[in-house]
Amino acid sequence: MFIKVPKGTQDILPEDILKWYHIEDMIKEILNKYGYKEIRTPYFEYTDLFIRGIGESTDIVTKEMFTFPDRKGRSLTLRPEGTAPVVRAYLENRMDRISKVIKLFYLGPMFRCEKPQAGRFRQFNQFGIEVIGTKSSAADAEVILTVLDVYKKLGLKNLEILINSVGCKKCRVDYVQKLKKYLKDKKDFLCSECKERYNKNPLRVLDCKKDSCKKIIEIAPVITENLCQECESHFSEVKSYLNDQKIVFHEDPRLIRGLDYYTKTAFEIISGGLGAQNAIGGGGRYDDLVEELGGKPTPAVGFAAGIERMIIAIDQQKIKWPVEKGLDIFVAKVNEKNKDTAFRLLQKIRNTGLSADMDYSEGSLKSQMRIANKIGARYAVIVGEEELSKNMVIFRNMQTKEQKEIKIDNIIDELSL
RNA sequence: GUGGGCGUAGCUCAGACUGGUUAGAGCCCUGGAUUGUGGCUCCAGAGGUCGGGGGUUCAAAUCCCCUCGCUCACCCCA
Repeated sequence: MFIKVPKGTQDILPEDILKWYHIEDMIKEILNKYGYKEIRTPYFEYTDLFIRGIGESTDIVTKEMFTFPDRKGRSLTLRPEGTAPVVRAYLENRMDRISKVIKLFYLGPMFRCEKPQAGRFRQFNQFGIEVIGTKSSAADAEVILTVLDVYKKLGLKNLEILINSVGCKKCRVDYVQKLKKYLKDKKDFLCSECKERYNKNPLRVLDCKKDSCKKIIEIAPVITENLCQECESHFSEVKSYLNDQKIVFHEDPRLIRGLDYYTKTAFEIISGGLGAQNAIGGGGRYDDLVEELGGKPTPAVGFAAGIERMIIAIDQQKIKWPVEKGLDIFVAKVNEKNKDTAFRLLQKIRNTGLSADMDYSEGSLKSQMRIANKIGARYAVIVGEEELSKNMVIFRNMQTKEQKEIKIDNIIDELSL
Protein backbone atom coordinates (compact mmCIF):
# COMPACT_ATOMS: atom_id res chain seq x y z
CA MET A 1 0.00 0.00 0.00
CA PHE A 2 1.21 3.51 -0.71
CA ILE A 3 1.21 6.32 1.79
CA LYS A 4 -2.20 7.61 2.69
CA VAL A 5 -3.47 10.90 4.09
CA PRO A 6 -2.62 11.43 7.74
CA LYS A 7 -5.29 10.39 10.21
CA GLY A 8 -8.12 12.86 10.43
CA THR A 9 -7.28 14.69 7.21
CA GLN A 10 -8.90 14.45 3.82
CA ASP A 11 -8.45 15.40 0.20
CA ILE A 12 -11.00 17.74 -1.26
CA LEU A 13 -11.41 16.36 -4.77
CA PRO A 14 -12.35 18.28 -7.91
CA GLU A 15 -15.83 16.77 -7.77
CA ASP A 16 -16.42 18.44 -4.40
CA ILE A 17 -14.56 21.69 -4.84
CA LEU A 18 -17.65 23.52 -6.07
CA LYS A 19 -19.22 23.05 -2.66
CA TRP A 20 -16.28 24.84 -1.11
CA TYR A 21 -16.29 27.64 -3.63
CA HIS A 22 -19.99 28.10 -3.02
CA ILE A 23 -19.74 28.19 0.74
CA GLU A 24 -16.75 30.50 0.68
CA ASP A 25 -18.51 32.82 -1.75
CA MET A 26 -21.63 33.00 0.39
CA ILE A 27 -19.61 33.61 3.55
CA LYS A 28 -17.69 36.44 1.95
CA GLU A 29 -20.81 37.95 0.48
CA ILE A 30 -22.64 38.07 3.80
CA LEU A 31 -19.66 39.15 5.87
CA ASN A 32 -18.95 41.91 3.41
CA LYS A 33 -22.54 43.06 3.84
CA TYR A 34 -21.99 43.36 7.58
CA GLY A 35 -18.75 45.27 7.18
CA TYR A 36 -16.18 42.63 8.06
CA LYS A 37 -12.72 42.64 6.47
CA GLU A 38 -10.78 39.46 5.91
CA ILE A 39 -7.54 38.82 7.76
CA ARG A 40 -5.18 35.94 7.04
CA THR A 41 -2.84 34.91 9.79
CA PRO A 42 -0.20 32.16 9.64
CA TYR A 43 -1.24 28.56 10.06
CA PHE A 44 1.21 28.23 12.94
CA GLU A 45 2.15 30.48 15.81
CA TYR A 46 4.39 30.37 18.82
CA THR A 47 2.90 27.89 21.25
CA ASP A 48 2.70 30.44 24.06
CA LEU A 49 0.07 32.39 22.18
CA PHE A 50 -2.39 29.55 22.51
CA ILE A 51 -1.42 28.60 26.04
CA ARG A 52 -1.97 32.17 27.20
CA GLY A 53 -4.92 32.82 24.94
CA ILE A 54 -7.00 29.68 25.21
CA GLY A 55 -6.08 28.73 28.75
CA GLU A 56 -3.57 26.38 30.25
CA SER A 57 -6.06 23.88 31.61
CA THR A 58 -8.33 23.63 28.58
CA ASP A 59 -8.62 20.39 26.62
CA ILE A 60 -7.31 22.10 23.52
CA VAL A 61 -4.07 23.13 25.17
CA THR A 62 -3.51 20.07 27.32
CA LYS A 63 -4.09 17.38 24.74
CA GLU A 64 -5.18 18.57 21.32
CA MET A 65 -2.43 20.75 19.89
CA PHE A 66 0.00 19.87 17.12
CA THR A 67 3.14 21.27 18.70
CA PHE A 68 6.67 20.98 17.33
CA PRO A 69 10.00 22.72 17.74
CA ASP A 70 11.58 24.72 14.95
CA ARG A 71 15.28 24.31 14.11
CA LYS A 72 16.31 26.56 16.95
CA GLY A 73 14.13 24.81 19.45
CA ARG A 74 11.35 27.39 19.64
CA SER A 75 7.98 25.78 20.20
CA LEU A 76 5.49 26.26 17.39
CA THR A 77 1.88 25.09 17.21
CA LEU A 78 -0.50 24.63 14.29
CA ARG A 79 -3.37 26.92 15.11
CA PRO A 80 -6.21 25.07 16.86
CA GLU A 81 -8.54 28.07 16.63
CA GLY A 82 -8.65 31.49 15.08
CA THR A 83 -9.34 34.04 17.78
CA ALA A 84 -5.98 34.10 19.55
CA PRO A 85 -4.06 34.59 16.26
CA VAL A 86 -6.41 37.37 15.18
CA VAL A 87 -5.98 39.16 18.48
CA ARG A 88 -2.21 38.71 18.18
CA ALA A 89 -2.30 40.26 14.71
CA TYR A 90 -4.54 43.04 15.99
CA LEU A 91 -1.99 43.93 18.64
CA GLU A 92 1.09 43.42 16.51
CA ASN A 93 -0.24 45.61 13.71
CA ARG A 94 -1.65 48.24 16.06
CA MET A 95 -5.04 47.86 14.48
CA ASP A 96 -6.57 49.93 17.26
CA ARG A 97 -5.19 52.90 15.34
CA ILE A 98 -7.25 52.09 12.25
CA SER A 99 -10.46 52.65 14.15
CA LYS A 100 -11.78 52.23 17.61
CA VAL A 101 -13.84 49.22 16.63
CA ILE A 102 -12.61 46.79 14.04
CA LYS A 103 -14.50 43.93 12.44
CA LEU A 104 -12.44 41.07 11.08
CA PHE A 105 -13.14 37.68 9.59
CA TYR A 106 -10.97 34.69 8.80
CA LEU A 107 -11.47 31.53 6.83
CA GLY A 108 -9.14 28.58 6.71
CA PRO A 109 -7.79 25.41 8.24
CA MET A 110 -7.45 24.73 11.96
CA PHE A 111 -5.68 21.77 13.53
CA ARG A 112 -6.53 19.71 16.57
CA CYS A 113 -4.99 16.36 17.37
CA GLU A 114 -8.15 14.56 18.46
CA LYS A 115 -9.41 11.12 17.58
CA PRO A 116 -11.44 11.64 14.41
CA GLN A 117 -15.10 10.78 14.19
CA ALA A 118 -18.23 11.94 12.39
CA GLY A 119 -17.82 15.67 11.75
CA ARG A 120 -14.52 15.85 13.57
CA PHE A 121 -11.22 16.11 11.79
CA ARG A 122 -7.65 16.87 12.72
CA GLN A 123 -7.44 19.46 10.00
CA PHE A 124 -10.73 21.22 9.53
CA ASN A 125 -11.84 24.56 8.20
CA GLN A 126 -13.48 27.33 10.10
CA PHE A 127 -14.67 30.75 9.30
CA GLY A 128 -14.93 33.17 12.14
CA ILE A 129 -15.63 36.80 12.88
CA GLU A 130 -14.26 39.08 15.56
CA VAL A 131 -15.53 42.50 16.63
CA ILE A 132 -12.75 44.08 18.63
CA GLY A 133 -13.09 47.29 20.59
CA THR A 134 -16.66 47.49 21.77
CA LYS A 135 -18.47 46.25 24.84
CA SER A 136 -21.85 47.05 23.34
CA SER A 137 -24.41 44.30 23.66
CA ALA A 138 -25.51 45.20 20.14
CA ALA A 139 -22.23 43.76 18.90
CA ASP A 140 -22.98 40.44 20.60
CA ALA A 141 -26.37 40.39 18.95
CA GLU A 142 -24.91 41.38 15.60
CA VAL A 143 -22.38 38.59 15.68
CA ILE A 144 -25.16 36.07 16.17
CA LEU A 145 -27.31 37.67 13.49
CA THR A 146 -24.41 37.73 11.07
CA VAL A 147 -23.74 34.05 11.37
CA LEU A 148 -27.39 33.16 11.17
CA ASP A 149 -27.50 35.16 7.97
CA VAL A 150 -24.69 33.02 6.54
CA TYR A 151 -26.52 29.82 7.47
CA LYS A 152 -29.71 31.20 5.99
CA LYS A 153 -27.95 32.15 2.77
CA LEU A 154 -26.77 28.55 2.47
CA GLY A 155 -30.29 27.26 3.02
CA LEU A 156 -29.73 25.68 6.42
CA LYS A 157 -32.87 25.17 8.47
CA ASN A 158 -33.85 23.81 11.87
CA LEU A 159 -30.93 25.28 13.71
CA GLU A 160 -31.07 25.60 17.44
CA ILE A 161 -29.48 28.57 19.11
CA LEU A 162 -28.24 28.17 22.66
CA ILE A 163 -27.24 31.20 24.63
CA ASN A 164 -25.87 31.88 28.08
CA SER A 165 -23.87 34.35 30.05
CA VAL A 166 -20.79 33.11 31.86
CA GLY A 167 -20.22 36.38 33.68
CA CYS A 168 -17.12 38.46 33.98
CA LYS A 169 -13.93 38.23 36.01
CA LYS A 170 -15.71 39.53 39.08
CA CYS A 171 -18.98 37.68 39.21
CA ARG A 172 -17.65 34.43 37.83
CA VAL A 173 -15.17 34.05 40.65
CA ASP A 174 -17.96 34.58 43.12
CA TYR A 175 -20.15 32.13 41.32
CA VAL A 176 -17.49 29.44 41.14
CA GLN A 177 -17.03 29.78 44.90
CA LYS A 178 -20.73 29.37 45.38
CA LEU A 179 -20.88 26.38 43.06
CA LYS A 180 -17.98 24.71 44.82
CA LYS A 181 -19.62 25.24 48.14
CA TYR A 182 -22.79 23.63 46.80
CA LEU A 183 -20.93 20.66 45.32
CA LYS A 184 -18.60 20.11 48.24
CA ASP A 185 -20.73 17.74 50.28
CA LYS A 186 -22.08 16.04 47.13
CA LYS A 187 -18.65 15.37 45.72
CA ASP A 188 -18.80 11.66 46.47
CA PHE A 189 -21.84 11.26 44.25
CA LEU A 190 -20.22 12.87 41.21
CA CYS A 191 -18.65 10.73 38.51
CA SER A 192 -14.89 10.30 38.57
CA GLU A 193 -14.34 12.86 35.84
CA CYS A 194 -16.46 15.43 37.59
CA LYS A 195 -14.47 14.95 40.76
CA GLU A 196 -11.48 16.11 38.79
CA ARG A 197 -13.45 18.91 37.21
CA TYR A 198 -14.41 20.03 40.68
CA ASN A 199 -10.80 20.97 41.27
CA LYS A 200 -9.74 21.95 37.77
CA ASN A 201 -12.75 23.79 36.38
CA PRO A 202 -15.95 23.39 38.39
CA LEU A 203 -18.01 25.05 35.66
CA ARG A 204 -17.49 22.00 33.48
CA VAL A 205 -19.42 19.86 35.94
CA LEU A 206 -22.52 21.69 34.75
CA ASP A 207 -21.90 20.24 31.31
CA CYS A 208 -21.76 16.58 32.40
CA LYS A 209 -24.24 14.29 30.68
CA LYS A 210 -24.22 11.49 33.22
CA ASP A 211 -27.57 11.05 34.94
CA SER A 212 -26.10 10.93 38.41
CA CYS A 213 -24.35 14.24 37.91
CA LYS A 214 -27.31 15.75 36.11
CA LYS A 215 -29.45 15.18 39.17
CA ILE A 216 -27.01 17.09 41.31
CA ILE A 217 -26.59 19.86 38.79
CA GLU A 218 -30.31 20.34 38.39
CA ILE A 219 -30.68 22.20 41.63
CA ALA A 220 -27.21 23.73 41.66
CA PRO A 221 -26.89 27.49 41.73
CA VAL A 222 -27.16 28.88 38.20
CA ILE A 223 -24.67 31.36 36.84
CA THR A 224 -27.31 33.55 35.26
CA GLU A 225 -28.83 34.14 38.68
CA ASN A 226 -25.49 35.13 40.10
CA LEU A 227 -24.34 37.71 37.60
CA CYS A 228 -23.21 41.15 38.65
CA GLN A 229 -25.34 44.13 37.70
CA GLU A 230 -23.33 44.90 34.59
CA CYS A 231 -23.32 41.35 33.23
CA GLU A 232 -26.96 40.95 34.06
CA SER A 233 -28.06 43.96 32.08
CA HIS A 234 -25.68 43.18 29.24
CA PHE A 235 -27.19 39.72 28.91
CA SER A 236 -30.75 40.95 28.93
CA GLU A 237 -29.89 43.56 26.30
CA VAL A 238 -28.45 40.90 24.02
CA LYS A 239 -31.59 38.85 24.43
CA SER A 240 -33.86 41.76 23.72
CA TYR A 241 -31.94 42.60 20.55
CA LEU A 242 -32.48 39.02 19.41
CA ASN A 243 -36.13 39.06 20.37
CA ASP A 244 -36.53 42.28 18.47
CA GLN A 245 -35.21 40.49 15.37
CA LYS A 246 -37.60 37.59 15.98
CA ILE A 247 -34.76 35.18 16.60
CA VAL A 248 -35.82 32.10 18.52
CA PHE A 249 -33.18 30.99 21.00
CA HIS A 250 -32.91 28.85 24.08
CA GLU A 251 -31.28 29.98 27.24
CA ASP A 252 -29.02 27.24 28.48
CA PRO A 253 -27.58 28.11 31.88
CA ARG A 254 -25.31 25.10 31.64
CA LEU A 255 -23.67 26.14 28.37
CA ILE A 256 -20.02 26.48 29.24
CA ARG A 257 -17.62 26.71 26.38
CA GLY A 258 -14.29 24.97 26.34
CA LEU A 259 -12.10 27.99 25.87
CA ASP A 260 -11.18 29.95 28.95
CA TYR A 261 -11.32 33.38 27.39
CA TYR A 262 -15.09 33.73 27.23
CA THR A 263 -16.83 36.33 29.35
CA LYS A 264 -20.45 37.40 29.48
CA THR A 265 -22.21 36.09 26.36
CA ALA A 266 -21.57 32.52 25.23
CA PHE A 267 -23.55 30.86 22.49
CA GLU A 268 -23.62 27.81 20.30
CA ILE A 269 -25.59 26.86 17.22
CA ILE A 270 -26.46 23.23 16.75
CA SER A 271 -27.92 21.28 13.88
CA GLY A 272 -29.61 17.91 14.23
CA GLY A 273 -28.46 14.96 12.16
CA LEU A 274 -24.78 15.56 12.63
CA GLY A 275 -24.29 12.75 15.10
CA ALA A 276 -22.45 13.51 18.29
CA GLN A 277 -20.78 16.54 16.75
CA ASN A 278 -23.87 18.67 16.38
CA ALA A 279 -22.40 22.12 16.95
CA ILE A 280 -21.90 23.89 13.66
CA GLY A 281 -20.79 27.09 15.30
CA GLY A 282 -20.17 28.80 18.56
CA GLY A 283 -18.72 31.87 20.09
CA GLY A 284 -19.04 34.56 22.64
CA ARG A 285 -17.56 37.60 24.22
CA TYR A 286 -13.96 37.76 25.37
CA ASP A 287 -13.41 41.03 27.17
CA ASP A 288 -10.14 40.08 28.84
CA LEU A 289 -8.25 38.34 26.05
CA VAL A 290 -6.68 41.39 24.41
CA GLU A 291 -5.31 42.52 27.73
CA GLU A 292 -4.10 39.04 28.62
CA LEU A 293 -2.13 38.98 25.39
CA GLY A 294 -0.42 42.22 26.31
CA GLY A 295 -2.71 44.91 24.95
CA LYS A 296 -4.76 47.59 26.57
CA PRO A 297 -8.05 46.45 28.09
CA THR A 298 -10.18 46.00 24.99
CA PRO A 299 -13.58 44.31 24.89
CA ALA A 300 -14.36 41.97 21.99
CA VAL A 301 -16.85 39.40 20.77
CA GLY A 302 -16.65 36.73 18.08
CA PHE A 303 -17.78 33.49 16.57
CA ALA A 304 -16.41 30.51 14.69
CA ALA A 305 -18.16 27.94 12.50
CA GLY A 306 -16.99 24.65 11.07
CA ILE A 307 -17.17 24.48 7.29
CA GLU A 308 -17.09 20.67 7.09
CA ARG A 309 -19.99 20.46 9.51
CA MET A 310 -21.89 23.01 7.47
CA ILE A 311 -21.35 20.85 4.39
CA ILE A 312 -22.55 17.76 6.25
CA ALA A 313 -25.63 19.63 7.46
CA ILE A 314 -26.38 20.95 3.97
CA ASP A 315 -26.11 17.45 2.51
CA GLN A 316 -28.15 16.03 5.35
CA GLN A 317 -30.90 18.56 4.71
CA LYS A 318 -30.74 17.64 1.02
CA ILE A 319 -30.07 21.20 -0.03
CA LYS A 320 -29.03 21.43 -3.68
CA TRP A 321 -25.54 22.57 -4.55
CA PRO A 322 -24.86 24.72 -7.59
CA VAL A 323 -24.02 22.61 -10.60
CA GLU A 324 -20.78 22.82 -12.48
CA LYS A 325 -20.77 24.96 -15.58
CA GLY A 326 -19.57 22.79 -18.45
CA LEU A 327 -16.88 23.66 -20.94
CA ASP A 328 -17.95 25.98 -23.77
CA ILE A 329 -16.11 24.32 -26.63
CA PHE A 330 -14.43 20.99 -27.14
CA VAL A 331 -12.12 20.79 -30.13
CA ALA A 332 -11.92 17.38 -31.77
CA LYS A 333 -9.69 16.31 -34.63
CA VAL A 334 -10.65 13.65 -37.11
CA ASN A 335 -7.07 12.76 -37.92
CA GLU A 336 -3.80 13.18 -36.09
CA LYS A 337 -2.62 15.16 -39.10
CA ASN A 338 -5.08 17.90 -38.11
CA LYS A 339 -3.62 18.18 -34.64
CA ASP A 340 -1.69 21.40 -35.21
CA THR A 341 -4.60 23.13 -36.87
CA ALA A 342 -6.85 22.03 -34.03
CA PHE A 343 -4.38 23.25 -31.45
CA ARG A 344 -4.11 26.64 -33.12
CA LEU A 345 -7.88 26.88 -33.24
CA LEU A 346 -8.18 25.87 -29.62
CA GLN A 347 -5.96 28.67 -28.45
CA LYS A 348 -7.78 31.12 -30.70
CA ILE A 349 -11.06 30.17 -29.06
CA ARG A 350 -9.59 30.52 -25.60
CA ASN A 351 -8.34 33.98 -26.47
CA THR A 352 -11.92 35.08 -27.00
CA GLY A 353 -12.57 34.31 -23.36
CA LEU A 354 -14.50 31.09 -23.88
CA SER A 355 -13.44 27.94 -22.10
CA ALA A 356 -12.14 25.27 -24.44
CA ASP A 357 -10.16 22.07 -24.37
CA MET A 358 -9.07 19.20 -26.57
CA ASP A 359 -7.74 15.69 -26.17
CA TYR A 360 -4.04 15.30 -26.89
CA SER A 361 -4.03 11.53 -26.92
CA GLU A 362 -4.35 9.79 -30.25
CA GLY A 363 -7.90 8.66 -29.71
CA SER A 364 -10.51 8.16 -32.38
CA LEU A 365 -13.07 10.83 -33.13
CA LYS A 366 -15.57 8.67 -31.29
CA SER A 367 -13.48 8.66 -28.15
CA GLN A 368 -13.00 12.40 -28.40
CA MET A 369 -16.73 12.90 -28.68
CA ARG A 370 -17.20 10.75 -25.62
CA ILE A 371 -14.87 13.01 -23.73
CA ALA A 372 -16.71 16.08 -24.98
CA ASN A 373 -19.93 14.57 -23.74
CA LYS A 374 -18.56 13.51 -20.41
CA ILE A 375 -17.13 16.89 -19.49
CA GLY A 376 -20.37 18.54 -20.55
CA ALA A 377 -19.09 20.65 -23.44
CA ARG A 378 -21.83 22.77 -24.95
CA TYR A 379 -20.36 22.76 -28.44
CA ALA A 380 -17.84 20.68 -30.34
CA VAL A 381 -15.62 22.04 -33.07
CA ILE A 382 -14.58 19.15 -35.30
CA VAL A 383 -11.53 19.57 -37.46
CA GLY A 384 -11.69 17.26 -40.49
CA GLU A 385 -9.78 16.97 -43.72
CA GLU A 386 -12.67 17.48 -46.13
CA GLU A 387 -13.81 20.65 -44.44
CA LEU A 388 -10.29 21.87 -43.93
CA SER A 389 -9.68 21.80 -47.67
CA LYS A 390 -12.47 24.41 -47.87
CA ASN A 391 -11.07 26.31 -44.87
CA MET A 392 -14.00 25.17 -42.79
CA VAL A 393 -14.69 23.19 -39.62
CA ILE A 394 -17.78 21.52 -38.20
CA PHE A 395 -19.56 23.34 -35.40
CA ARG A 396 -21.81 20.98 -33.45
CA ASN A 397 -24.32 21.75 -30.73
CA MET A 398 -23.95 18.92 -28.24
CA GLN A 399 -27.44 19.28 -26.81
CA THR A 400 -29.45 19.51 -30.02
CA LYS A 401 -27.04 17.46 -32.17
CA GLU A 402 -27.37 20.11 -34.85
CA GLN A 403 -24.19 20.84 -36.70
CA LYS A 404 -23.04 22.99 -39.56
CA GLU A 405 -19.89 23.86 -41.44
CA ILE A 406 -18.40 27.24 -40.67
CA LYS A 407 -15.49 29.18 -42.07
CA ILE A 408 -12.45 29.12 -39.81
CA ASP A 409 -11.94 32.83 -40.27
CA ASN A 410 -15.46 33.46 -39.03
CA ILE A 411 -15.18 31.21 -36.03
CA ILE A 412 -14.97 34.06 -33.54
CA ASP A 413 -18.19 35.58 -34.85
CA GLU A 414 -19.95 32.24 -34.80
CA LEU A 415 -18.90 31.59 -31.24
CA SER A 416 -20.03 34.93 -29.93
CA LEU A 417 -23.60 34.01 -30.79
C1' G B 1 -6.71 8.44 25.97
C1' U B 2 -10.95 4.31 26.67
C1' G B 3 -14.53 1.08 24.27
C1' G B 4 -17.66 -1.19 19.95
C1' G B 5 -17.97 -2.22 14.49
C1' C B 6 -15.32 -2.90 9.94
C1' G B 7 -10.85 -3.73 6.37
C1' U B 8 -11.74 -8.40 -0.63
C1' A B 9 -11.00 -4.21 -7.86
C1' G B 10 -11.13 3.22 -8.17
C1' C B 11 -16.48 2.80 -5.69
C1' U B 12 -20.66 -0.47 -3.42
C1' C B 13 -20.37 -5.27 -1.92
C1' A B 14 -20.64 -11.22 -2.37
C1' G B 15 -17.31 -15.33 -0.87
C1' A B 16 -15.46 -16.30 5.54
C1' C B 17 -19.62 -19.57 10.02
C1' U B 18 -18.79 -25.56 7.54
C1' G B 19 -10.26 -23.91 4.98
C1' G B 20 -9.69 -27.09 -1.02
C1' U B 21 -9.48 -26.11 -8.77
C1' U B 22 -7.29 -19.80 -12.47
C1' A B 23 -11.25 -14.83 -5.86
C1' G B 24 -16.66 -13.00 -8.21
C1' A B 25 -20.82 -9.25 -9.35
C1' G B 26 -22.65 -4.30 -10.28
C1' C B 27 -21.02 0.68 -11.14
C1' C B 28 -16.77 3.26 -13.08
C1' C B 29 -12.70 3.11 -16.73
C1' U B 30 -10.67 1.66 -21.87
C1' G B 31 -11.69 -0.22 -26.72
C1' G B 32 -15.18 -1.94 -30.38
C1' A B 33 -20.29 -2.61 -32.90
C1' U B 34 -18.04 -2.53 -41.22
C1' U B 35 -13.47 1.99 -39.44
C1' G B 36 -15.40 10.94 -39.84
C1' U B 37 -19.47 12.01 -34.53
C1' G B 38 -21.13 11.66 -27.79
C1' G B 39 -25.34 10.27 -24.15
C1' C B 40 -29.01 4.53 -24.66
C1' U B 41 -28.05 -0.66 -25.87
C1' C B 42 -24.80 -4.81 -26.90
C1' C B 43 -19.79 -7.09 -26.97
C1' A B 44 -14.85 -7.31 -25.27
C1' G B 45 -10.89 -5.81 -22.13
C1' A B 46 -8.16 -3.64 -18.15
C1' G B 47 -8.01 -3.50 -12.95
C1' G B 48 -7.01 -7.23 -6.67
C1' U B 49 0.41 -8.53 -2.56
C1' C B 50 -8.11 -10.45 -0.17
C1' G B 51 -4.91 -3.86 5.00
C1' G B 52 0.22 -5.72 6.80
C1' G B 53 3.20 -9.44 9.58
C1' G B 54 3.53 -14.07 11.95
C1' G B 55 1.36 -18.92 13.16
C1' U B 56 -1.72 -23.65 12.44
C1' U B 57 -2.27 -26.92 8.00
C1' C B 58 -0.72 -31.03 2.58
C1' A B 59 -3.62 -26.45 1.58
C1' A B 60 -5.67 -19.91 4.43
C1' A B 61 -9.54 -14.27 1.74
C1' U B 62 -11.58 -18.16 5.14
C1' C B 63 -8.98 -20.59 11.62
C1' C B 64 -5.47 -18.27 15.72
C1' C B 65 -2.14 -14.19 17.48
C1' C B 66 -0.01 -9.39 16.70
C1' U B 67 -0.06 -4.85 14.13
C1' C B 68 -1.82 -0.82 11.11
C1' G B 69 -5.85 1.75 9.13
C1' C B 70 -10.94 3.29 8.78
C1' U B 71 -15.41 4.12 11.40
C1' C B 72 -18.89 5.07 15.49
C1' A B 73 -19.41 6.37 20.57
C1' C B 74 -17.35 8.42 25.37
C1' C B 75 -14.59 13.07 26.23
C1' C B 76 -14.28 17.77 24.01
C1' C B 77 -15.46 20.81 20.30
C1' A B 78 -16.33 23.43 14.85
